[in-house]
Amino acid sequence: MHEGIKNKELLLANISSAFSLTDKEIEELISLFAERKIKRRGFILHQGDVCRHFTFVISGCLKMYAIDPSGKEFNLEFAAENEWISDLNSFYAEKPTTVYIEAMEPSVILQIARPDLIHLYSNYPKFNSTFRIIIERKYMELQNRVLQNISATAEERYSNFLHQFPTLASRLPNTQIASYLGITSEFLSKIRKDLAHKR
Amino acid sequence: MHEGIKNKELLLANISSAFSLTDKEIEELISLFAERKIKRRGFILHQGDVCRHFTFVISGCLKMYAIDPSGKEFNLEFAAENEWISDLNSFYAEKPTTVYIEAMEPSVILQIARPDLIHLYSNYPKFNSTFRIIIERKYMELQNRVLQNISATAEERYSNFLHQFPTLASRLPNTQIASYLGITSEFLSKIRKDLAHKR
DNA sequence: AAATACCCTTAAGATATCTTAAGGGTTCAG
DNA sequence: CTGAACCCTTAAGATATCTTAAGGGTATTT
Repeated sequence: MHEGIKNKELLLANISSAFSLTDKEIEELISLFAERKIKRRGFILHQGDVCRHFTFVISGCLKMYAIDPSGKEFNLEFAAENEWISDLNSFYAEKPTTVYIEAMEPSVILQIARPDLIHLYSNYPKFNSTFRIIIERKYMELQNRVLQNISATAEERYSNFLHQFPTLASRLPNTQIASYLGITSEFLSKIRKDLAHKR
Repeated sequence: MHEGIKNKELLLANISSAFSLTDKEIEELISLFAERKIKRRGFILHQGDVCRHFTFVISGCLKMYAIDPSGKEFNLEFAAENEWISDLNSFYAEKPTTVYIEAMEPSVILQIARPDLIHLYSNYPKFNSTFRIIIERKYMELQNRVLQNISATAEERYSNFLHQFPTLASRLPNTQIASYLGITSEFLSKIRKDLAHKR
């Protein structure tokens, strides 16, 4: 399909930003990713399931979140176009996940299943580095977020979010951003008013 | 040296918990790690330096922290015996770090330099998975910590810390634990009193 | 096009957490 | 051995953040 090929080029561009790949590697990589369209509010991972895929977002936006005993949702991660998302713990250990991954917009994704990724790792060693680097980037992002959480006020965290994810900031409902920042949406509303007055 | 060999066995045990290694891999791995003793308050990484080593802790305990403009320290990570520590961002990008890594106790560590690790990656592909898994574990730990930070009260976070790191909890000054949890040491003191009364 | 669910804002009162200050205990360095 | 530095605790007042409640706007579904 014409569109399907274009989508896989996005994947290639993402992966080969750090590594150049041979034709054979490209062919194999592309053949192992399957495209899926997800409706708004559709789930690609549900608490209790085993996370069986590593997911790359072509378009749209997904969120990964946990639900506490009282039913509140806490957003752990957003993934929009050109980003990766997966519950690594469940994926590698093949054990039931404690989180949800849900589409916030109609989305198109590319997924690779665990056995196929392992096949890539063993037959094309370069992909070990590729995926190691993807995870390292996400690790640094998380570490930075932890630092924010323990050192910055809610207003500072929100300002940083606006700078770091300007596109997300204008696409997502503030309720979702509040959940990501660890504050209530009412308090975010107050922060936004305060910031507006500072101009 | 007798003790040096024993220390490298700890490293081997840590790495081969997920993978079995050949004699050749073991020999090469061991030859590339160098042992260092660090005094209490000694630094192995200072803001502005490039992080040139991946570090495994044999004994003692290190902390990684950032300092904000007002001079306050925020603990990002502790690493005691049998744990890994490094500023991945500085290490892989070879750019100056924004953090410090300092020994809180007299410590013995094993370090591998970046070129040697890259040599391992290219000549013994298995080590790609090995180190990918080390990072994945740390990633999940961070993700769990973010969830705590955005969803739990300070008292809950402290209780969790006690359960998750019982050894650290009794070894570290509470000021250091407070900084890790993102609260003041005075407030931690109050939390400890409240918890004691709940018994 | 109506009905429903979702979203944003405001504000008042409640709670969690910080700041400052002070005192006493313990460890470390000279 | 001794002063200095660090650590822990307590408490009072200040500030940040949450909870609840309510109203009006916007998007989604029927």
